[in-house]
Amino acid sequence: MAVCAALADDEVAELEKIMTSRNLVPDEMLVSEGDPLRRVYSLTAGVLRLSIALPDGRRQITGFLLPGDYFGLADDDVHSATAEAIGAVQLCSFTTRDMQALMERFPKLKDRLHAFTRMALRQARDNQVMLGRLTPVEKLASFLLTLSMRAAEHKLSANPLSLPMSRTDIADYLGLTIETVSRSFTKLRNTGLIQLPEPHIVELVDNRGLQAVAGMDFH
Amino acid sequence: MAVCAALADDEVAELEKIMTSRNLVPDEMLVSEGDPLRRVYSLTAGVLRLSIALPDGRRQITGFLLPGDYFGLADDDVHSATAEAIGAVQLCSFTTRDMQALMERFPKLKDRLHAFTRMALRQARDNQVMLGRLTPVEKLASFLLTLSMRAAEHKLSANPLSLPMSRTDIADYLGLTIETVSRSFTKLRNTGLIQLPEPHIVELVDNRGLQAVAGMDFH
DNA sequence: CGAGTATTTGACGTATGTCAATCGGAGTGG
DNA sequence: CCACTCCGATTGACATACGTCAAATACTCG
Repeated sequence: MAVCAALADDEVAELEKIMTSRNLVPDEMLVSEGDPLRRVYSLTAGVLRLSIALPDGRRQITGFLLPGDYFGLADDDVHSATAEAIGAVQLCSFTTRDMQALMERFPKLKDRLHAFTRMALRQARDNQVMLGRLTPVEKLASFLLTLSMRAAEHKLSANPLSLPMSRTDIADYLGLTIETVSRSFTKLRNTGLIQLPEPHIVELVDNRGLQAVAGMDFH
Repeated sequence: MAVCAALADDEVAELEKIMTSRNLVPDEMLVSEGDPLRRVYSLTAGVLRLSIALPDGRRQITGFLLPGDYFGLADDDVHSATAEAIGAVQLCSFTTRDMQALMERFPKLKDRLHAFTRMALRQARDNQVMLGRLTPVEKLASFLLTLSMRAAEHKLSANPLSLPMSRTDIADYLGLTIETVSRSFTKLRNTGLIQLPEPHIVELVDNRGLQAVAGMDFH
């Protein structure tokens, strides 16, 4: 488990003592916006989506969590986002109280969580650039590249890339409609940058070309 | 200084020993994307804009920092954003090395900085909702309300609200063009929600109405 | 294999971007 | 003190990319 990488074996043992496992079925809600923050979680399998909803039903997905990712970093006493399973999810959880106590005993753990939070902050800011300044095709290219990179980091297949989330989820993540997402997929396919053997499987044919489209190359 | 609120008097004295003051003239750049991270900063006067640029010149402003805000929270060894002064700015700085040492001596300080980072993360996520799912008028209403709230928190005038940044800055923050920003200002003025005695001074006439427009009311 | 749902594609309208002109205020010099 | 210039903000006219509504297609799962 990624959070534990900074701990010695006996410390990991301590962690496991206070840990609880839990499984989620597809689309099951883990926590809802406004819920009191009682537990923090670490993903062991599956993908989680974090979202914030507007009163009229519009929704923004702020991120997808992959196995090894940690959930509960941002908030103090109330969850500011909803977390739902995409497909089957396996995770372990700790009460905030236990986690607090453990962090006092193992300062390395606290430092590591802080580092995670800062990485999440950098990701959120990159997302702001994506949402505010990229065109739909650029957004999609950027999304595919980022997801592929993260998949690799998490030891999942990076190139025939699997997209467990629906087009609606992708649209709500990129700030678009599903139609525009779909058309952007077709554009990337027609320009030979990707292949779509199935709607939820993407092959990144021309990685460099995708980076150019994503507005991330430096020429 | 906000960072020091958790420290006792003698601890503040320690902080002041390693602190350096600095002034910036309008539009002066404090750090640029990619610069090595050597110092961290705390704003004492003025406003700072944080931005990320795309290779082709497009720019996204990820946030405005007010007096009391802290800069350098997100990054490890390289700055991921550019920081520039809007108007005259006064700030104090510490080397990352000194700050590190101080955090080891005063764990409360470390906790406080961590809390700041988490707040910044929540803000960044709220911004994602704004950028991805709000219409231009909604974006502007939301921006004015948020800025007004933060101004109040930072003991600045919340209601005749001063907007030190240019329309271009606002546009790059909201993910719009300056023309659309300007038109959105006139719409809010014409519907009686705000008054604009000067382009850089806004009066929030109908706070509740603004919240409704910002998509932040819960009816 | 069939029903239901997700995705893609098409036709069309409109909100926002683009390009261009006007207005207004700040600073400068006569 | 007033005119001139310059730059930022506003307004206008127009184009187009994206959203909306609707139909067709392709998957998924019983």
